[in-house]
Order: sequence, then C-alpha cells, then structure tokens
Amino acid sequence: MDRSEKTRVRLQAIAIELFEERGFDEVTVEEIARQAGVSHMTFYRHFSTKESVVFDDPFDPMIGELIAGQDENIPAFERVRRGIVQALSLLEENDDSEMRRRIRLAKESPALRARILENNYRTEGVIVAALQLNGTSPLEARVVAGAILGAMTSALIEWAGRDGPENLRGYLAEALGLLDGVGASS
Amino acid sequence: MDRSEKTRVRLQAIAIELFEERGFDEVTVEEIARQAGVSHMTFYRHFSTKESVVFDDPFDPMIGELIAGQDENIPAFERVRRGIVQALSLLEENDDSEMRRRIRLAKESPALRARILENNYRTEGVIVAALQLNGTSPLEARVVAGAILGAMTSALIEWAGRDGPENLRGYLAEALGLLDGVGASS
DNA sequence: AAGCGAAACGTTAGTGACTAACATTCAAGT
DNA sequence: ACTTGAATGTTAGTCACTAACGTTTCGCTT
Repeated sequence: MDRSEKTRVRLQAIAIELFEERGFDEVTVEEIARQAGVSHMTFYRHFSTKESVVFDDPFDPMIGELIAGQDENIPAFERVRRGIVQALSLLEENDDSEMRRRIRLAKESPALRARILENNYRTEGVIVAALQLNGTSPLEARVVAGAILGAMTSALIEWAGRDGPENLRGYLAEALGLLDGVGASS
Repeated sequence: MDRSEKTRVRLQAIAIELFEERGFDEVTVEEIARQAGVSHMTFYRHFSTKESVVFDDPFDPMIGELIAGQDENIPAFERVRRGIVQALSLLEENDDSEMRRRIRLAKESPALRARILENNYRTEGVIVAALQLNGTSPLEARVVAGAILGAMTSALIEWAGRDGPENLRGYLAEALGLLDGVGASS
C-alpha cells in the first residue's frame, strides 16, 4: 500500500465515521481532510465528490455481458434477473457489515441516495443495451431494467435497515425471486 | 394571478428556456433572476432549489389511499399497479409537451434526475406503508414498490426521448402492462 | 388622499462544495 | 547528494444556498 492509497483509506475511514456520528450534511470536506492531516485538495484528488467517499462508481460492464449471454428464448425480465444473480454470485465475498454502514448513511441522506441512483442510471443503460442486442424493444428493455434495478435498490435499503445477520447476496436473490412470473407476455 | 404568482411563472419560464438553450449546469440562478428582473433571493423564495424550478414536489398521498383500497386478495404487485393506473386516470389532462420538455432536461442533467428520484423515494414510502396496512411483508412491499416506480420512471424517460405523439398516461399504462404476471407467488 | 400593515422583494454577508493554477514536498532511483 | 515524478499544499475563485435585515409595493382603513 503506497502513500496515495494509505491517504485514500484514511480519508475514507475518517469520513464514514464522522458521517455516522453527525450526519453527512453536518460534516465538511475541510474537516475530513483536516482530521486526516491533509488539505481539502487532496481529498478531491482521491474522491471526485463528497458523496463518492461513501459510494464510488462500480459501473460493471460484466453485467451487460452476462445479460447479453442469456438464452434469447426466455423473457427479457428473466434474462436480466438471471444475469444479475450470476453477477452477484461472482462478486467477491465483500464485508456485509461495511456495506450496511454505508447504506444506512444513504437512508439518512438524499445526497447519498442520489449517488446510488445515479450509478443505477448508468447500469440501466448497460442493461438496456444488452437487451436490445437480443431484439427486445426499447420500451420493454427500459421498463424491465428499471423495474429490476428499482427492486434491487429498495431491497438493499430494506436489508440495511435490519439488524439480522442476513447475507446480502442471498437477500437480493430472494428479493428478485419475489418478482417471479414477470414479463411472461414477451 | 397576483404579483407573486406572476413572478413565479416568469422565473420558471425563463429558467426552462435557458436550460434548454445551454444546459442546466451552464445557467446560474443569478442569471435566471436577472433576466426575470428580480434578485436571486426572490428566486429562492419561490423555488427551494435550482432543480425545483423544473420539478416540484407532488407527493401525492392519494396514491397511498388508492393502493390501500385495493382488494386484499390480489397480489401486492397488482394492487400497486392498479392503484397507480387509477391515480393516473384521475390526473388532470396535463400538457404532455410541457412535461416532455422537462424530462428531456433531466436526461441531460444528473442533478435533475436526482430530483425525480428523490420524489420517487418519498412516493415509495407511501406505497410501502399502504401495502403493509394490508399485511404485505416489509421486503415484498419495498421490492414491489421499487420495481414499479423504477419501471415507471424508466418508461417516462423513454417516452420523453421519442418524437411521436404518444399520450403519456397511455404510455405509462402500457409500460406497466409489460410487467404482467409479476408477483404471482403472493 | 393619507397612512398603515403585510407581503413581496432587495442587499449584504456568509458557508460550503468544488475547481484551476501554481508552488512545494516527498520518495525513490541514480 | 541529485533528479524526477508523484503526492500534496496554497491561494483564489465560482456557484448554490442561507440568514439577517432593510426597502418597496399594494390593498385597505380612516
């Protein structure tokens, strides 16, 4: 871990702690930087915005490939669902409790929620493109992608609000399972 | 139309025109106010944020009532769908082209998209509460609400991107129809 | 018509996120 | 030690947004 990465990790850890203590809006970037022993410019060299210290841009093109690779004969909704479940299963076994901390911050902060949803917007574009490759109509592609991402995001927030030990990936898979039977018409 | 309302309408018209010409981020509140012949403080007395001049807070509790009033024996997903379709049919026949202008602005501006999605977040809370009144589980309520709102929002954006004369309400109803068969399990 | 009060609006000064330009320090490798 | 590039610092600025307080406008009463 070189100097740059150490600074980044330090900034992130301090920022999240401060956000948990006092709330996202009540902590200034200046203060985070000061406690990390750096200037605010260094903060912005590591994180493009105040929000991105909590959620960064994953923008996974893998999701697109997994969806485009599904059997064309099953409905669009199911293709997306299977693609996403496969992507989840490939996910490194991340620390669920760390993710929970961050999503809980988002529950209290419109700015952080907006960040998550902006990431979703980009992912939605990837899903739509993948579906259209296989002949799905633009409207159906958008609707299916929007529905699944909306469901996942809501499930994520529901999960973060619980105290139980539920596994994140399992929880999301269960959430998507609740939408069984969708899109049977196409 | 009293003085206050005239100022509000003027600010809004000028703002949207400027946003269309140069993009949301390239127009300052100061400039909008100046062209409307007022100070920036007056702008903020009429609109709480720069975004809200394009999208304001509808926060319709009617949606909650319509959903809570659905037959408990049909699946949660269908209850929400019918409630929303009913709410749409009660909507005053708004000017579709005006709505299209605004949503097109949102296609180009993350800040405006965030505003729409934040409104959705509040609506989602209303839907979740309505479903839970009728015994739906917290997870399913969230997932169903998230899926339908996600689908609607995506359809809205798809609609705004088209040039055709499609009716907004009809388009949204068609979009929700694409999700036919969902949630059959509950 | 004069004056009164409240709503609408203006001025000023400030905070905080974020950026650009330029200067400085640090950490290797030679 | 010396050089060089990466990491960081300083400074000054823009813009969204707010608070406090002063001013104008307008309908209404007298």
